[in-house]
Amino acid sequence: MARTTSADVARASGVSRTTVSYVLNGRGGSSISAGTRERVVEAARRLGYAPSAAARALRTGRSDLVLCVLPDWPIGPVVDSLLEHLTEELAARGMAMLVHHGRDRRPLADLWRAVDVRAVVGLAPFAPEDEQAMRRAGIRVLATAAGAVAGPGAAEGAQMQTGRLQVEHLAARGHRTLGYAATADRRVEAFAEQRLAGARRACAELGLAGPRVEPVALDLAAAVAAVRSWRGARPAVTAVAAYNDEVALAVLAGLRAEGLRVPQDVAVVGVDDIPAARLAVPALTTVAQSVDVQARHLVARLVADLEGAAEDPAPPEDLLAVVVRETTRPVGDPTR
Amino acid sequence: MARTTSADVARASGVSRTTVSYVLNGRGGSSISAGTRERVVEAARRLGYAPSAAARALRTGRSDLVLCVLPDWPIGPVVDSLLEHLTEELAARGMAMLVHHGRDRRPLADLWRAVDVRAVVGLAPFAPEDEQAMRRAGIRVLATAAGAVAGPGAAEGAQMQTGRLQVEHLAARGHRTLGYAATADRRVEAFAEQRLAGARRACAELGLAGPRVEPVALDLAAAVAAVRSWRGARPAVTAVAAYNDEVALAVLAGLRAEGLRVPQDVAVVGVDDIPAARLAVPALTTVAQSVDVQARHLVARLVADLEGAAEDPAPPEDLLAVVVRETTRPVGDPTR
DNA sequence: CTGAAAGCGCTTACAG
DNA sequence: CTGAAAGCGCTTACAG
Repeated sequence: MARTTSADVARASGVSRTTVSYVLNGRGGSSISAGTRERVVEAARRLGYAPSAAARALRTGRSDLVLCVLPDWPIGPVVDSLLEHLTEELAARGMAMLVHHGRDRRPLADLWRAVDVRAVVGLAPFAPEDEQAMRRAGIRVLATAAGAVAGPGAAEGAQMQTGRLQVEHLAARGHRTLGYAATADRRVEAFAEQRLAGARRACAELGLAGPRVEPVALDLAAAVAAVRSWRGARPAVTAVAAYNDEVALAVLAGLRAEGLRVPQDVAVVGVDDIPAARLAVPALTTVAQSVDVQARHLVARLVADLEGAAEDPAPPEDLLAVVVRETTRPVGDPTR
Repeated sequence: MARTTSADVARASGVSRTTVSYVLNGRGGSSISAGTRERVVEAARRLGYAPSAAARALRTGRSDLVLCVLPDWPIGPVVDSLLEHLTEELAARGMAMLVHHGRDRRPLADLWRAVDVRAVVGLAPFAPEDEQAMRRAGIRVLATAAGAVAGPGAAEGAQMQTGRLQVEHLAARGHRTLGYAATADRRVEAFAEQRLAGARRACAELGLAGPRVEPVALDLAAAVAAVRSWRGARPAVTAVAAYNDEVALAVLAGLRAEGLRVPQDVAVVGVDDIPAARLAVPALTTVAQSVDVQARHLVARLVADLEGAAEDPAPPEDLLAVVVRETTRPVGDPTR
């Protein structure tokens, strides 16, 4: 059975295709009688008419489709929330959004054989040749650099501020010799570099030596090795900032295996505030990012860019917060 | 500047549009001279020619686009891996895949205004009216029921087997009175029901009473309440199966807060083997799912369906495994 | 208030 | 070996 077209609807309702198009697209103002209008709508419904997106795109010369290209990160709550908000904002502007999980296996160009899009949003920068090819095909290209949530005008992105907050928190507790537990996951390298850079910068500003950086994979052996290195240093490390909460949990396990007490011997602070952080023993201090605030800001920037706004929206104020728990709390003081 | 079309390429290389199409699509066999071929390819490259997907779809009457619609779950490693494999498999068949993160906010129908697709893959069943509308528009509709990894022909899906394995493991350790820590996250209800059903079925087969089910949100207070209920029962619960590892970590925190020892007083088993499970104190026994095996099987089923194969591929053998750690290990016995 | 006609860019049977 | 022409389904200026 052939596809139902607007001609079928026109025939079934006794009007021309012009009228069908006007009725179904809400054009033509009041020039079409209520009776005609109803007949057309009813016929379309009865026949299960779905307009051809290809024909419409070809005729109007524009597509209402926005494509979001995901980088090779593990998809977490922030990206998830971002996609949800982005879909919603674009829908409010009459656009539909789809997501490409291509993992850079194939050239992006292959996609253009299958679909026309109005704009492409990348969460990480595109390869220069891909970007150029898209622009030449008349596609708007928007890319958000990893971690630059505070916007290109701001001195520090959210990722850097994360590292800064960890160090400032530990320094405020009196720690002078810090360790940094880096991630072993290569996929998040861009974030990792920024977080560590923020920690380094904060150390410099506070007059501390840079943190002793050790990679910590998510297993006990790796954590124990890092702990030994930190404790063998002179002066010995008394506090560790970790790339994220999972790495911090590994550090806690390593400290316990080495017979060290937390926070008395070594304090620990993570990033993300995953559920396991709250439930760890001792409960993990961490830098929480407001997923929703972050996602909304990214979306606001992308939409402003898409609409050609002159200025970027102001960066959010309340993005990051240190959640103080037991791994950095002075013993016997439940309030600080 | 207007978009580059095949006519531009034809003009620039001194041939007709027919020839351009033949060269660029590899049709026309050997009837086109190597020189002509090269001139066309070179002109296309120089002009940055990208064929109009809309025009091609309209003319050929078929789209090479497959749409994957995600349900309202938190997107974890399994779905992530699934999408990656699906993209790859479809690409090998000349199709491109895009993903819709729409969260059911708007009717799916809105998407068809923006894009033509050949098939739609749903990870959860579609609403009947959506499904009917898509079929009437000539779109293949494939849906995978949540948890039915073992296929519709099998008696138990992977999710049910998960609950069964937990119970069988605890029973083998001598436990006769079991608790079940249910999730408080409504989004995963479909999984939760299946996992619990599997646990119940295993209890029945082993001649045990059904597990005492308590909901456990991811905070200490909720966990403590559940622990008190389990321990106040007569006979008291001596082992708890949790919906997943996060819930299990909450249970561990609740047990510790109540002064109970693990595993001596209460044993605990989770599902998923997240990094925090391995790093918990005591380390958490859990049912690990092979993300890769699961994703590949789902993809195999979808592809078989898409290609109209007569039979479903055989369910994977090695999908689930109990990873025994300290929370269920007899004290003083490091091997069992 | 409604219809006939053009044309978006492509592919492909057909003619040479 | 290559070109002229038709037609996919739609929207929209234009004519009535």
